[in-house]
Amino acid sequence: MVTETTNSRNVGDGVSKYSLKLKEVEEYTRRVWDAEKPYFAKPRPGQPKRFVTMPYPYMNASLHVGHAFTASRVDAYARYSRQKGFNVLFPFAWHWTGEPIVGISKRVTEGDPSLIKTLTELDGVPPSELHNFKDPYYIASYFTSTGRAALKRLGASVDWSREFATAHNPAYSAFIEWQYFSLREKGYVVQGTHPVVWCPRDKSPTGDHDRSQGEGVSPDQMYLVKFVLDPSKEGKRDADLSGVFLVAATYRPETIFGATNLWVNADKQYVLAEVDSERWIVSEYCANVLAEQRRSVRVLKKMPGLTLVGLTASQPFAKTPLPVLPASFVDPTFGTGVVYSVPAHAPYDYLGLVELQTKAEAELRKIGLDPVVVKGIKPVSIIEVEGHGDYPAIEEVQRLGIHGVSESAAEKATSNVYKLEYNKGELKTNCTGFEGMKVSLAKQAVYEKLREMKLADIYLELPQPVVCRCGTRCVVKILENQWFLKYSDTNWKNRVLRELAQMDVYPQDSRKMYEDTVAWLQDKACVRRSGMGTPLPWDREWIVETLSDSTVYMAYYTIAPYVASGRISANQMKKEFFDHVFYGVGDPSEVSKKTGVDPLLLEEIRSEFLYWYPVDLRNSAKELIPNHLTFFLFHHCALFDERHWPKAVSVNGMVTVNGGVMHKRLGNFVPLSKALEDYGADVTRCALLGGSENLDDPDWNTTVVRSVTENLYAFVELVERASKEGDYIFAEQRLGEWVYARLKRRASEVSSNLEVMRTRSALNEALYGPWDDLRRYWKRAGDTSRRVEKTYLIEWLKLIHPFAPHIAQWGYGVLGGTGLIEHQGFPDTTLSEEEQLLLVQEEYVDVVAEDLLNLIRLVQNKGSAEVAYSSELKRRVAKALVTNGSVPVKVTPDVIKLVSQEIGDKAKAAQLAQRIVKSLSEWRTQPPKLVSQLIDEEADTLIKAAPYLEKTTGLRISVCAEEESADMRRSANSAPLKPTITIS
RNA sequence: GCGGGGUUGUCCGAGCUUGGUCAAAGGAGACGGAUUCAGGCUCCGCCGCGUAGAGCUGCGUGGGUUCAAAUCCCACACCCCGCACCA
Repeated sequence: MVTETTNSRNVGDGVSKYSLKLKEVEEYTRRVWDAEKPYFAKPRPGQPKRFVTMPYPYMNASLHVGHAFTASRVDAYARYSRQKGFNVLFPFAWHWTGEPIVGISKRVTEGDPSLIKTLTELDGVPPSELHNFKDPYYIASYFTSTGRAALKRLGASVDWSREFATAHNPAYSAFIEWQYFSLREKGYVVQGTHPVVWCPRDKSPTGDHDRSQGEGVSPDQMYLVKFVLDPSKEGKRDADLSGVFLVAATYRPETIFGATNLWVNADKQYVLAEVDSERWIVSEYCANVLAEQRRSVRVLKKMPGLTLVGLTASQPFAKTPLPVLPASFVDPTFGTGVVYSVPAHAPYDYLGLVELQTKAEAELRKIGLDPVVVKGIKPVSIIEVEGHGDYPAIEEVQRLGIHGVSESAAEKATSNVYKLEYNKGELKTNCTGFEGMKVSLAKQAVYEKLREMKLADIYLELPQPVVCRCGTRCVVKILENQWFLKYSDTNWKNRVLRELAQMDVYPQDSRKMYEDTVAWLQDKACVRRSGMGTPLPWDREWIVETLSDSTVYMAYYTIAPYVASGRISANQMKKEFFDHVFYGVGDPSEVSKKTGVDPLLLEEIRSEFLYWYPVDLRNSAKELIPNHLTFFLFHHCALFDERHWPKAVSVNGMVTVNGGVMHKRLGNFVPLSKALEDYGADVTRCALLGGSENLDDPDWNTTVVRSVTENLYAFVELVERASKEGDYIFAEQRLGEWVYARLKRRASEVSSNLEVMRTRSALNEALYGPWDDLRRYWKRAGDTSRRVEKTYLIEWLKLIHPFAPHIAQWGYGVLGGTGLIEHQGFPDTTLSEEEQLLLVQEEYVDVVAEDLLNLIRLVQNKGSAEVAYSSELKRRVAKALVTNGSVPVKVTPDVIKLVSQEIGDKAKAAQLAQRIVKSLSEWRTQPPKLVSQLIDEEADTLIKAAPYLEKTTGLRISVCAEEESADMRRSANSAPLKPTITIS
């Protein structure tokens, strides 16, 4: 309730004043609904049905205006469909599966201040409730109950008897178990091994949203190249290095031919380790990562980087000795911490080499290097690039003016050279076995050759550092034995494409997005280790992940009321039960024996499913196309008969607030409950629906909300006056008929727009359109009372009902209607011939009025105007032209022939034809018959409209035929439906 | 990198798939006027140019096809959005 204080504080604020009235209206209607309970949907055999859904929202927060937008669209469609005579089911449920709810409970337990602030300030959680939020179940229940309340208040016509949550719900779990057993049986759930970004501390994959750094980074494939160390130099290092590999990581194995030396970071820690029964030297960090990538790793000995400097390893092909040198740019946490140096083609290597070579000899000796060897190293050119010299790396370093490895431009130079050589380079003759090969191809070829020699391998690395929210640096892990949905399956994909082809997809533009998603989709992990949800029935360590337990649950809506009422229980919901309900498998009495469900009840549930399924429309935000909505299609065609595949999907943009993406962190989060409290349900609905209807994002802002408030209020006022001031009829009969005809046409527009989920167009037509018609009526009929017939208002209320149901129901009641307005059907949309003519005639009057106004602006002396319609002869010609089949748009020889036949004067025919056709062509979209009638009644229409034209223009209007005109020279120019105007 | 979408009058936004009904819907807003004690609402007018009209110029830029293009074709520029084990 709005209190007295709120009221007085806001005096002067127009919105608030109107909002009060609108809230009274809202409460009126809520009382009606509470009494009538109109939205419980029961199967009614014989009556056509529509089953409409939106994805259940995730319950880690309050519902916001974005949810309200989607819900309003579905609700508008649902309400409209009921008016059209469909038996509509609009169910709702709550998504509890997954990690975030648990995450919140953890953070509350830890006392995270920013989270607590968000909960209390943005989600509106009373501080007294907070201590309960240590329990994830409580959190989910809390937001579910506030969400339900908000949605009810929004006026969503939901059948709440089917409500459920996806966790802590044995019956739903039974359904998910059935789903996954079935998918597995069909071969769509498989076990697999895939690389993931992994947090070693959390021991779980780290998705984008779980990262404090490195969003969007995914594993990249690198190549390991193993260099055999020369054991003769082991001496002072107290380790047996025979057969030991120094393992370098690279993106460019083909450059091995240009290697002049190896780099290690002398200041970092390396290890000698047994890796898959070989002995490798890599950085200590890398050894840990290797263990995550399906290798057995046993560290034998730590080896400081410095101890590696001065060793020699041999080039794998030529076996030439390559010295191991120190380089500060080598990162031990990237790759193996060992790289091989190709100064001719890698800017870092060149810069590092120059840096080392310019050091004092004594310094080199101090770290165990022979100055002669170091200074003797020369870049080896192995790649030919047209238009470039032998050393692209050196060229690029000089071009960018780089002097040292620590300069950031070195990064840029590296990528430039890489792109250049990859796209345009060829290997030179010194690359034995690969001469003349394109770099782009050589990369793989060289790797394979090395692999054959057992000197190369694959390594997965993150191109940029990724840090988990918990603060831990992430690595690439190859996760084994995880369960996947086999979305890569070609047959499955083809089935989905077929499904898609026979579905309606709104808006049209989005169809391609689904097709692309289907094509692009790979196997998807469908289980997680933690979070709320249903354990994978055959491997209970895993929980069915949230995007994977939400794909066919719409079918569960047909069972849910039986669970809710206690007529069936979770332990009865065995495979046989679902197979029977969804597929009709098994004899009821036998299924009954196995499940304990009464055979009659079993048949009732089966027929309930058959009645409601398939889903007729699923609407959501566009961001769900690449995931949920496409999964929804995949699972349906995996699990259900073709006749149960969805009929239509539609998407909308995401609501922005004051132009920005709604985000709690940005503080522009608008909870639905707050919007409802501030502005009321119908305003919230209409403001959102009026915002957008295609893939664009509607914006929620005060300007829009205010204007919608004013508009709705004006409408309410109109209704209220009509209810108080007694009966009124449109006195001007002809125009009264016109107003009704216009309404029919608008209803037809509303209808065709809603059918394809163009909710904004529909709303605009329903809400604003009739105002224009009425204004015109009042003006045209000279009616200053600005009143409306009740019957008309009731038709208008029916039109508005899908969008502003509270006002519609209230208005209906106030005007003396009984029961629910939605039972009164949708306004008639069929126009009689008379009505069509009426509409066209008024359009004609408008054109004349426009011409008059146009002229007035150009003329000074204005007192009166003469409107001269064309002669009998011209009209005859024009009618001959239109009755000829269609309204002419172009002067053709046929037209001229016809005209000259009519007037019997060939010379004049062409000119006349031109003028007449031009005039007629303006009416080309109208049926010829109608145009012909319009011509017949042109004079009459003008005469009747004269008073209106006078009022509009402020001129005295006289209407006459062209031959009676005071200015015959001008009136000779007249054409049918194009009178001449003379102002004097 | 891969893929998708977009660029319209002061702003938002329809229309472009099936070229002519498009100076271009609808909404918002500015301005002038009416009403009002006053503000808001409401109402009338008006918002590219054009002093007798049925025209001109215009829908990111440049070119093309056509009797005719916001709408079709080509090139260019700029902007936005997805890319997974997560809701």
